[in-house]
Amino acid sequence: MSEYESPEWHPAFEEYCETIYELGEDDLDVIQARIAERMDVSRPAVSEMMKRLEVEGLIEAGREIRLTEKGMHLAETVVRRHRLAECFLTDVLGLSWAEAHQEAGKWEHVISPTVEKAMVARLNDPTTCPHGNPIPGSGYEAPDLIALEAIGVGKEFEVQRIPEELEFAEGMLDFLEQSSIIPGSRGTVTAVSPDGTATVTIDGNAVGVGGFASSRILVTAR
Amino acid sequence: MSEYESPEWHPAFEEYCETIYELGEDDLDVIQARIAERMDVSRPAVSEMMKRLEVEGLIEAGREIRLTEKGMHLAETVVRRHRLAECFLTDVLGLSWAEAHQEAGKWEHVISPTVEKAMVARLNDPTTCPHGNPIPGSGYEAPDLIALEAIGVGKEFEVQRIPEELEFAEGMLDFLEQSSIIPGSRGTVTAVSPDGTATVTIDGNAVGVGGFASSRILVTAR
DNA sequence: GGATCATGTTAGGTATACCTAATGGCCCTC
DNA sequence: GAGGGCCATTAGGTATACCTAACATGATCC
Repeated sequence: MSEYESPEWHPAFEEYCETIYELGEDDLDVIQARIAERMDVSRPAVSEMMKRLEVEGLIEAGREIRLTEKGMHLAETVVRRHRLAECFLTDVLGLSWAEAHQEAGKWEHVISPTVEKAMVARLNDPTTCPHGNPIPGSGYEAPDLIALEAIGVGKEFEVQRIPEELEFAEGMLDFLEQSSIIPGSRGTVTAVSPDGTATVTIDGNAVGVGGFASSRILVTAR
Repeated sequence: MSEYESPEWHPAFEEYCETIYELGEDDLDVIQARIAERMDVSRPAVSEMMKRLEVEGLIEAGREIRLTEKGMHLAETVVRRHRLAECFLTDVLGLSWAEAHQEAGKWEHVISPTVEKAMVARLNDPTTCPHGNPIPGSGYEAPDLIALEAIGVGKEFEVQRIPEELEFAEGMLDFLEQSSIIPGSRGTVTAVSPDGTATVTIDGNAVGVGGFASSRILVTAR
């Protein structure tokens, strides 16, 4: 999958394209202000960088920012390597979810095409990362998913996907992993409060999931 | 082995301390000119960086450059991670020697203490990299080694170590790997010319090894 | 319609890590 | 002891990727 490497884009370009891609995945406005927030840099820094990305032909920048084909290719490569690295770090090296996410943020920039191929082979061509997010290029077609918040009291569900947005909330991944709210786990919604907080029973334990998370965690009904 | 990470030294500081460490290993003068050559940067760049490394307390710079305790700790950490990565990339992911060396040059800067521990466990606490260079902190004590060049015609030998210096010669690693001149291989010296070129028979094939390499490849007599 | 808010841009500045060209110091040899 | 070789440093400059402060613009609200 993709011998992309020749132009050897700066890590910064890779980070920006990755962020643009993931904001789109999370159904947020892809505008400079959102990029600045998620990357934790100033808005002028983003403004300047958008100009450079446009000159390089990686984006088309109006108010909404769109990746060109070239930019999409770069973004998919980086995201794929990030998610492959997460699989690798958890499955082969036994890291926790949260650690894997953090380390993968560095690994994504140093994985060569050869190493990528070797990882794919070693992991048996995985289709999603440990949090359930699709690995670009793996040909994965996501089933119809709904938010945990919307599943309805008394219903059974199976966790499918923890979107990237939640991985930026401090401590969230650790909390979810420890509460067994991980792809493949099954549970029942026992209550939903007006603010969206869902109480779920999973693995025999009752856990409250705040509105921010419960509106974003994606599940299938059973 | 070492929780070192807190100050999170810049990659550049890591590279310089690594180079200083390896020049010492290779028994070369540790002076700015040698650093500039090995890192392929200008001498003014090195001069400037030496000042900064000294301010940070990583080196003591006279004409000969010496790593402080702090600098040595950083250098050993980076070199250890580099050589562990080489083991990991060849053993677990099946890369060639030359590829592993190149990739490890990037990996050494992104390996966290947790990942380092996991790799050590996975690889069963290796003591040398695939080229036979000791992994700092592994407690490895090298046996008495002599240069291939000095072993004498007609003598049998076992390859022990391909020093770091040879890894910087374009194509050298590929040549040595393809000629089976790798740690553990045994052969016989069939000729040594005045310029140091050694002809060795190894794995049934006769190969000429130029003086630059034969004076640096380290072996044990059998 | 004026205030406020969110957003983007300008202007000016910083740190890192390089570069070339020129200069200065030291040692060795002829 | 003059000239070469190495070696290190100084001076001046560049690209990258940030920053803060201030300003401009458009939408929304009362």
